[in-house]
Amino acid sequence: MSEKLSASLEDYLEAIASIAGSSGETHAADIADSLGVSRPSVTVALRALASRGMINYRPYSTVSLTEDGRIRAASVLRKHRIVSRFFSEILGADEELADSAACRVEHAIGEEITDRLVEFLAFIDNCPMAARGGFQYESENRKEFREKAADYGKK
Amino acid sequence: MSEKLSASLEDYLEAIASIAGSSGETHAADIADSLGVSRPSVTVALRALASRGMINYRPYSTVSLTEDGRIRAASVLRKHRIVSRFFSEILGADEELADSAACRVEHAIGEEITDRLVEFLAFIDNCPMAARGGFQYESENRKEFREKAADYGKK
DNA sequence: GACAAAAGTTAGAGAGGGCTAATATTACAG
DNA sequence: CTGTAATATTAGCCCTCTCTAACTTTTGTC
Repeated sequence: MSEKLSASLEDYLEAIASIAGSSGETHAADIADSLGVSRPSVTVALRALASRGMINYRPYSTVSLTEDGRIRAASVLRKHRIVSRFFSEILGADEELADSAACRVEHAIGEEITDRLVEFLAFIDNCPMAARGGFQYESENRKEFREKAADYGKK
Repeated sequence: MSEKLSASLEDYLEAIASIAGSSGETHAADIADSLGVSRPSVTVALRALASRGMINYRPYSTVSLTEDGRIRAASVLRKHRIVSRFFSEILGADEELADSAACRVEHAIGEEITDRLVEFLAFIDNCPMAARGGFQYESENRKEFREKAADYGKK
């Protein structure tokens, strides 16, 4: 269905979408800065993305997403947001940790798992016991659950 | 703290641990079969794992995990189990899908996220509304949550 | 104990992703 | 309208991971 893209290329696509924002145009240098990568690496990635129909690209020119590129970037960004949110809001992880883990997990899960996670997040917001404060903040509970957790084979 | 291993090398370690089981010894051919990879690829990987102190390895001989290797393999296997379980039991994904996604996610999350997920799983087992049947099977609820889910920006 | 079959390794190549240094292009200031 | 600074690309190298084909070592059977 949708083109196969490596995690690396998805990261580039994601960066392009984030930078482009409303203007729609991106400079290679911004992509390099945003990803902490050298400019030559960006050039190579742009060629790869262009060959897969994800971006409009011509040498020495600005970059913009194609319709396919927009769709794919939106998919990756959505996965990122959902997963990061799950890690921080539900599991109670530090935002920075949640975000960095989401950066990797976003390439590892498909649409179905993401859809289900979205539904679960909506559900949990309505679950009086499980919502924030339920799991995260009631230390009495947490101690109890930490004991139960042994079943799952900690380290 | 623990050696940096690529996702690929973690997969090899995981396979070795799974195959070795109690006997502790593994043959390269079994690793190749288990991972669906060629034998030469296994040789290369074994050298890399040996150089990182994860396995005991000498050419033309069987392979076993070192203490470090056992620890690391257990960590990866634990992440796999937890994540797969979350995907299938909580999110309600098909076991096969859950497992294949877990194969990738296991390399993308650290110990802290995993610990928190373990606790959450234990917690959810005790949450009358959220436990199985709560989220997965009550279609009335699901419809409602699916509507709420729009907030999270579906596709 | 020799000799095939099985198991493992080496050799060589290619894809993918990254880097620095050098080169080319574009853009803007004078 | 020309030249320099900023930007982008090419060239060449490295590393990881994979493969097939060819070679070596081990194993086990007669």
